[in-house]
Amino acid sequence: MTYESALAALSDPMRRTILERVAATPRSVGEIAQDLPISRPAVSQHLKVLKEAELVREERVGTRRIYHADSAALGELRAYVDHMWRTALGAFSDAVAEENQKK
Amino acid sequence: MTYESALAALSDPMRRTILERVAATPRSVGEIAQDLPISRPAVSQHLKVLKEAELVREERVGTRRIYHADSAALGELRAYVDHMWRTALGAFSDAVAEENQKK
DNA sequence: CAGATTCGTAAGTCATGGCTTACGTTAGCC
DNA sequence: GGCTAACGTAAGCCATGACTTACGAATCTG
Repeated sequence: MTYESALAALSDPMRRTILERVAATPRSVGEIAQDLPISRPAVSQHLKVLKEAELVREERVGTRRIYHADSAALGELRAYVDHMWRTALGAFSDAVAEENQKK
Repeated sequence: MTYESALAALSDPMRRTILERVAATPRSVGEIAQDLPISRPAVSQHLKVLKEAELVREERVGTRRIYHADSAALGELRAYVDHMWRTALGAFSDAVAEENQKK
């Protein structure tokens, strides 16, 4: 169940913008921190969470580390949300049917 | 951007199980609390968050309140995750293409 | 109307989490 | 071998959030 850690990781707005930018184009930690109002260590900590949730993977090149978006965890999260969405829809149509039954 | 509050709401495991059960079959607050290891007021507080995120809606009947899953916010969340998933996939295929370009 | 149900809210406690600065580590460069 | 650049990690601070118990409000019931 990796969608759980993905969900927890994506609940933080700063982490979402980091993932969104990294998903658009892979960047180094310094490049990410440059555009954000937080310190570079803070970015490192966020990247650690994203990495543990398998939303991101790192590629070491020299002393720098380029972070890429990882689609695997996003795929699982997508499946979970999609499933929840469908059951919610189903429960709704069931309720409507039950409502019509009464009339 | 209601997917943000939905994401924050779903980051809590207890809130996820509440939503999952309510999505399966609508229940009252007491019925929900009965199956969970937390107090009834705690369930009320979770339902408040879920309600503000529009993941759930309440139907008052007598002194009881039946909670249903609301598919609207889940739909938006679904769209967001789907979008992120696709861009992550695209960035990956771009990286592969770029890699092949070098060879 | 009085009591009982069902629930939301207030207040307080305790753990978690996001941020900072300080420091240690690793890899390129002269 | 030093110096610098680019990181990760440790420690500490402070706000947030997930609980609890206590209480009040609304509705049904006899």
